[in-house]
Amino acid sequence: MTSSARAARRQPTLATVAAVAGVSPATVSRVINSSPSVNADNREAVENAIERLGYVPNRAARSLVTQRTDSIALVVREPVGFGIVDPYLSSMTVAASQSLVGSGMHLVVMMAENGEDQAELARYVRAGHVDGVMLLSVHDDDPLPQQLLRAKIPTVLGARPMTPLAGCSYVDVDSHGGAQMVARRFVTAGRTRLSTIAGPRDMMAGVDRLNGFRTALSELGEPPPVVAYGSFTRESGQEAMRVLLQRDPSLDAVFVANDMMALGAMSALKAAGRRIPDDVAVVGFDDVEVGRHTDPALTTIHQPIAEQARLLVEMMIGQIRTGQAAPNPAPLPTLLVERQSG
Amino acid sequence: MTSSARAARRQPTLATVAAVAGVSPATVSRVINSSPSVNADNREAVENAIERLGYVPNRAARSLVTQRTDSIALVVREPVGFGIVDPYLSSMTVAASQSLVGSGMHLVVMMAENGEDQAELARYVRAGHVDGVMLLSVHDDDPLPQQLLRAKIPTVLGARPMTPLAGCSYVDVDSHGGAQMVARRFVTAGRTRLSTIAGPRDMMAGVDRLNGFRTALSELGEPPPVVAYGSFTRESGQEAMRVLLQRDPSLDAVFVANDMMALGAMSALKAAGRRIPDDVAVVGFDDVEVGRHTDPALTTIHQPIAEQARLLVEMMIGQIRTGQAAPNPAPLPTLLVERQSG
DNA sequence: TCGAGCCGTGAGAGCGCTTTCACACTGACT
DNA sequence: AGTCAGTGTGAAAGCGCTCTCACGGCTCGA
Repeated sequence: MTSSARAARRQPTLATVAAVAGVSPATVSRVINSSPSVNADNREAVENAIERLGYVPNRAARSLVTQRTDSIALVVREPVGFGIVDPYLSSMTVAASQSLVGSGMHLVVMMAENGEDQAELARYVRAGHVDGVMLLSVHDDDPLPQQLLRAKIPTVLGARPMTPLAGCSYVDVDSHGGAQMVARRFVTAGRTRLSTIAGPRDMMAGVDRLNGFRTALSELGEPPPVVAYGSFTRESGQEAMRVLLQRDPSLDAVFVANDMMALGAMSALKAAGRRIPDDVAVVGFDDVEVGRHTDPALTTIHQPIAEQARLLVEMMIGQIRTGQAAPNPAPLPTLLVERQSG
Repeated sequence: MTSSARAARRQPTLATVAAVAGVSPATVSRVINSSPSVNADNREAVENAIERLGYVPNRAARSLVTQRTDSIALVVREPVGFGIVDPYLSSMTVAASQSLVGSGMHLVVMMAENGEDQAELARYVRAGHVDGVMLLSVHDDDPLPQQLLRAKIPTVLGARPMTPLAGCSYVDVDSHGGAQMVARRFVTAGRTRLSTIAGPRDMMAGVDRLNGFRTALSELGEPPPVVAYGSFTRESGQEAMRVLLQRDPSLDAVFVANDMMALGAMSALKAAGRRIPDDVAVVGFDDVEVGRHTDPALTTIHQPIAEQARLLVEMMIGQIRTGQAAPNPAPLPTLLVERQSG
């Protein structure tokens, strides 16, 4: 910015307000921070002056002394370009942003793909730009949570971490319950050759859903499912489905660990000439909008995203205010959404 | 935050580095800002000290004096909950965030629904939290661009504004060309009863696509289409399609101003017993991911989102640096993506 | 009547950084 | 030798805010 542009843009300061209102800067500050100990007359004078001047407190100056920024980071730890485009993650982003409305806090959205991005991110956070970090989509080998914790930066996770982290809260979803509903549905429908496309082995959302499915099947006295792994992208689901079909051409049901992979699986099934759900039943996980428009519409496990985001934000703010990690809430319940695919 | 937690988290300051390196704070500052006039020995000493201490400059302090924050806001001016969930907007968000990588700038994502949110936003921006604002999805009655301009805050728009705004750059897309391709396709395919679901009358993306379609048809010597309006949501598309069918039960083609509305239109058509594309051809606009998975797959006009975002960011940064509004680039070309719906 | 206590207020220090200014100190030219 | 740029450096002044501290004025109980 040129200096002239900067000068032209300069805002009235607290001192200006003080002068106009005929009080000291300290009093203006008290009014701004709604301290109770201000005479009513002065308070009104200050409020009028603020109104007249269109005064807005400079956040940098305030942050400098309070050590707070009133903004929190939402970090999506996924390949850039996958990140927010994944409907589940983008929904979480919106929901988090909504939950923040009215709290006076703001949301800085960051995508960290590789080590470089993460280093950049760590620098950003440590530079005091945010009061806390909400981490979505954490992998097991991810050094970021550890780093943040070591730096004593309030951190909450969008899912249960695979390796327990002391002092790091998280919001968990009842994957086991969801997987169990799917298993029961398949068995009840008379499906016998079950298979599953699992998520990455280094993410709890992947592991939990697979384990839940396996456990549920064994509890029902069913043989274990054929398993292939994907990375939560549509393409990986498509590829995994091809692998499954090759391994067991007679499979008649597949539980897919998220909806995007389910889309890929469906197109692979169609390409292989299988009818859905007649030949093969498909059930996803997440319940993203797209699933309603596919052919056939996707049966899936619903996650309470809004609630998840609300809790995440609540825990984050609590942790910032108290300096203590909030206790982890009970896993949020999941729901089977019955549509046409399985 | 408790004071103990704050103290525990306190980072080394520039003064600490200076002491360790045995130079003055001014020199450390020069090294950080890579000023050329620092002796090589001192520079190395400072760099070592920074490394050893894990020093990170405090941004608030820096902002306070430089009047810059190195972060920019991306404002989505839509009902919260529609916002980023609309795949086009979420893609733009990702793309913008990607374009920003390596520039040293950061992205603050904000959703402004109502006047209150906007006031909040204006306050945020004026409080000096961001160096500039990128506005997506601007309506004509929107006071925000004017306000930002008046406050001399660098602003760029994600689309051409309906009312020209001096000093406000924007990235435009060749809607007319896109609409023309659709018109030609319908006519070539022998469709005769054309209709269109337009976007809001107060958004350029709505008006442009409608005008483009109308103009193209009249240039081809065709009668004008039946028109219904929607608000770019799936539901509004569904409703608009019902209206169109009522107004002209014999229509055999519909151009829908965005893909989400096209999804709604398709479900309304199916509900009315129409086959797509046999009875009615459907063509959308945007080319969002979902369109590939619908039944039938959606024929649509592709927008170069990544390029749009790249330009937007480039113009934004240019404007911040120079203090001058960048010249508007030529409208970006659109592309017809032929799939099954029309 | 007087000191104790309270309340509202202002002075002023300081948050961590950038940047101007003045001061050596060099080497090159009169 | 004596001036003159040029170069690297440090002292110090803020940026706009918060917050501690001290102080004047008040009420109230003794």
